[in-house]
Amino acid sequence: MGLTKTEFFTQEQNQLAAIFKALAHPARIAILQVLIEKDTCICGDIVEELPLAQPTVSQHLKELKSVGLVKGEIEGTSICYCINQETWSQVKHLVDDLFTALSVNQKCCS
Amino acid sequence: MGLTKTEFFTQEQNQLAAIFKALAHPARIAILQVLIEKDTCICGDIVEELPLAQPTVSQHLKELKSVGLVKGEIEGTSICYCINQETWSQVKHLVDDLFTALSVNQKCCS
DNA sequence: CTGTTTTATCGTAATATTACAATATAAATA
DNA sequence: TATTTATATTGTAATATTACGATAAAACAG
Repeated sequence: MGLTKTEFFTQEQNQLAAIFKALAHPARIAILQVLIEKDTCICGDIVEELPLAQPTVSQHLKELKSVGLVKGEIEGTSICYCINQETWSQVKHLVDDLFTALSVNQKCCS
Repeated sequence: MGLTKTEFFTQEQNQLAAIFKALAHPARIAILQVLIEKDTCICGDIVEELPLAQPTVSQHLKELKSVGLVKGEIEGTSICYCINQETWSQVKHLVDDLFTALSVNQKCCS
C-alpha cells in the first residue's frame, strides 16, 4: 500500500501525471518564473530569489530537470539553468490536448 | 521540516501548484478522461473503469472536487460527477498564461 | 421498518515529499 | 598546491500521499 499503481495506467496518463507532479510545488513554479523573468539564470541567483535554503532549491531543480522541463549548463564555477525548449513544446501540447478535450465535451450534469 | 512553506509564496504560485497537485496522479487524469469520454458520469461507472478500490476512487474524486475541477450532483442513490466548467476555464487560463510566458522569453542558455 | 444499493468516511500501513544541516565535489584563482 | 566559490549529495526529521478493509450514511424498494 501507499504506492501509486503506475503499471495499471496508460503511458500518457503516467507522463501527464509526472509533468504535473513536477509543477505541483510553489517553489518550482517560482523557479520557472525566475528563469523567465531574469536575464540571468545562474543557480545562485535562483537561490537568492527564493525563501529556501540552497540544498532545498538544488533538490527542486533536480526534479524539474528529471522531467526535462529545465536544463543546466556548467559555466565555470556556476551552473546556468534555463527552460528546456525542446521538451517544453511537447509538454505544452500534451497539456493543451487534455485541457481542450475537457473544454469541448460535456454530456451530463448540465 | 517536511512542510511546504506556503506563506512565503504568492497566491498565484500556490494556486497553480494546488491545481497541478490535483492533476499529479494517473488515477485522477484517468478520472477526468472518463468524465469526458463516457456519456454517463455516475460514480460507480468511474470505479468500474479504474483499477482501484471504491474508497480509493472516492478519495481521488474528493481531491478533484476540493480544487473545483469536478463537481457532483446527487441523483437518487447515486452521484453524478462531471467537469466543473465554471472553474475549468479559469484554470485553463492560468495554465495557458504560465505556458505562454515560458514559451515566449528565452534569454540565456541558447 | 428492513434490507439493498451507492457513496463517503475512518483507521492505518506503506511509501513519498519537503526541508535543511553537514558534507562532498568541482572549478577557478591566488 | 591551498583556498575560495558554487553547486550537489547525504542523512534525517517532519509531514503528506496512496491505497484499501471496515464501516457509516443516505436514499430508495418492498
